[in-house]
Amino acid sequence: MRRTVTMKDVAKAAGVSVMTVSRSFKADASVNAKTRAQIRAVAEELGYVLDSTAANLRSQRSDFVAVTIPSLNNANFADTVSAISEVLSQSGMQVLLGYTNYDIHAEERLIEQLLRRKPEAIVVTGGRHTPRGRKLLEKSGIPVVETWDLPQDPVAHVAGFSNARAMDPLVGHLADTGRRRIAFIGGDADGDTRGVDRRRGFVQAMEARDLDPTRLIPAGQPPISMLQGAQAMAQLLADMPDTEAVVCVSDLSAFGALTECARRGVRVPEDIAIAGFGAYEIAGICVPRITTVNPHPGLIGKRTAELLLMTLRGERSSETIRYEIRPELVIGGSTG
Amino acid sequence: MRRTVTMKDVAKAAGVSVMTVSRSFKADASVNAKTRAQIRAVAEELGYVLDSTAANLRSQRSDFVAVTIPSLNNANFADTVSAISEVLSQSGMQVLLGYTNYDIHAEERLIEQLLRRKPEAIVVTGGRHTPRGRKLLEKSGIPVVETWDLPQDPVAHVAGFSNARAMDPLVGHLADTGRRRIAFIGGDADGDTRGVDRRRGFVQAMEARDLDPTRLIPAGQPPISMLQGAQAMAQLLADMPDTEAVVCVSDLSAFGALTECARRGVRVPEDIAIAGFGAYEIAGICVPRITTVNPHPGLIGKRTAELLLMTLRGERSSETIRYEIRPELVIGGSTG
DNA sequence: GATTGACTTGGTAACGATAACATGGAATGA
DNA sequence: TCATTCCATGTTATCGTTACCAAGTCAATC
Repeated sequence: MRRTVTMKDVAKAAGVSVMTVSRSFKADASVNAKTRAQIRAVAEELGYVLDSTAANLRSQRSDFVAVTIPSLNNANFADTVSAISEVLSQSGMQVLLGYTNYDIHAEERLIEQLLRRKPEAIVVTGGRHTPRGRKLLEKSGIPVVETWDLPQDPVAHVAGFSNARAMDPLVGHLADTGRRRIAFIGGDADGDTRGVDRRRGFVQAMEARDLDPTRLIPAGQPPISMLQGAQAMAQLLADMPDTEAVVCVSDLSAFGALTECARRGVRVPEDIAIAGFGAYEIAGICVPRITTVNPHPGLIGKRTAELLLMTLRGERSSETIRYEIRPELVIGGSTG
Repeated sequence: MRRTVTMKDVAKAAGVSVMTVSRSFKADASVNAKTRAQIRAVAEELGYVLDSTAANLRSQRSDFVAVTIPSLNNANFADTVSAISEVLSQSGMQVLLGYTNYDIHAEERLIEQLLRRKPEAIVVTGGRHTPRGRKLLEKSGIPVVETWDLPQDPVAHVAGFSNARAMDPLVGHLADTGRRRIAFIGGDADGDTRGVDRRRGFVQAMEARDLDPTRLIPAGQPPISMLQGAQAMAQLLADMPDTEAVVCVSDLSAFGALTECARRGVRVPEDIAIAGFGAYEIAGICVPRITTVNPHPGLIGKRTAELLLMTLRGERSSETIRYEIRPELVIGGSTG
């Protein structure tokens, strides 16, 4: 096996010192333009690739931010990550992504693995962690941002929204359109803390209107799927056939519920209204469109990145900042 | 700002040498069990986290594999990545993920960034790269696997399937059920090379059956969306209303097309049959279920990981291995 | 013609860990 | 009892890069 090409090899080939090679790879370093071009050409020719492990070790900087999300395959988390990436890239910073499969123990391991790589900062989705996971974040010595949630006792900065309070306008809308027997599907899985919060918010919103908050149908473990929604809807129609509306923990389960209704000839919204959460693409295109709540995932990412840049520049690093994003009710034909 | 805790600090606090601390973090190293436990406790207390940049630099090993995918938010790529992660984790190896947004120039930059971190191997989705991207892969000196495709001229190992040939059974099925005027939606975007291949395969499959292969509707840039499918279907119904069946580049566009039909009162499959690609969850749950092709993304990931482990162990490193996965036709009500 | 300053380049040490080798002492066997 | 082995631990050098400091070149200025 051929040894990997190092700066030394490039320096020798170009007839300069390694230091000059190093400088020719840094945009703001002082090198003669011609020398730089020539060194770059030699490096390209040799197939040289900078070793960032060595660079990071020496400079004690890494130019990347670690981000954890529960699941790869989720349009909303993906939007948040994309927004973070986009804003950070303007400062030459990258994102190192890891996913937890909705498991805080996996999150703990992931946090440790990410911290080993010495990121400049770390972003975690959600505000619930293992004690050790939390301690790792606190002792990390780098800026921490929690997103997609508004934890009671945040580790540090926060850019998120209240999953519980987001339910109130939705229940309000259903109540205002005359529904009284309203059920909730999902939010029973330990790992899906945001789903649990939504169900709690649903119960509170129902109680606040003197409505019965006990029509709760479990939907199983995350990731939330359409199939879960269909099965839960089947159970709901069997157990509580007089239900007038159902709020689902996610648009995906809401769509599953909608298909179950279609298969059984149950009309939506005439026989039963269906609402979801997340403003996923499917909610806006299926027939009828599903009433949902848009948590503005891109905005969460943007605010998160702004917090990161602010703290990384050393501004206001002492105080803990909390950005609250306000979710938006989007009314579709499914509750019409 | 507090200086980060290093092994030296742990060693001093535990009253041992740094080497012993180092060993107490390696599972297979020879350290007294009691000493190890005590050092671990001290480290935990101090909030010490191993610096893997230093470890990787010294040991010239990194224990991770770089993987590029076109898009975060895609269930199929996510399944492939999950399968790779799962198999590799059994060997203590991790996955470092990056996404290209379906842009080979972004891919080139990503490949360079990933190689700088010195992965043990690299997996790329797709077989089309910029010349420089390809050269980076070739000169990387580490195992390379291309997935989700069967390139004419692969860089090294391959675990994928022929997007073009996958179209033949689908067109065959439509022809066998009596459809002759068959259209194709999508596959017109440069960045979506797999979509382009599918469209090419569609044309070939049509020509092989002496059917007119010119009903091609563009759907725009990736990522492929449901909305694109709906818009393309609207165009198709307007321009070629006598079309009997339509194959979509993805289940997502197929579902969009289905919703457009529902809105217009066009019956599926009676008035027009719809087929997709990818065996996404939605294809199996919507009404009617969409006929699709399952490329078995998990299997692609599994085979990829096996290739990686094989080459990393140094077996058969000289030859280039090509795993061909066989996509599977899944018939649903949308072509019934 | 000496002085100044801007620009460019080079030499040396160090980042934090581990590979390789060395060593001390306990355990084992004859 | 003494040689031998083995286990646990320590010492030294090094991975590839960049921070820091030093010095050389050249043109402009007085």
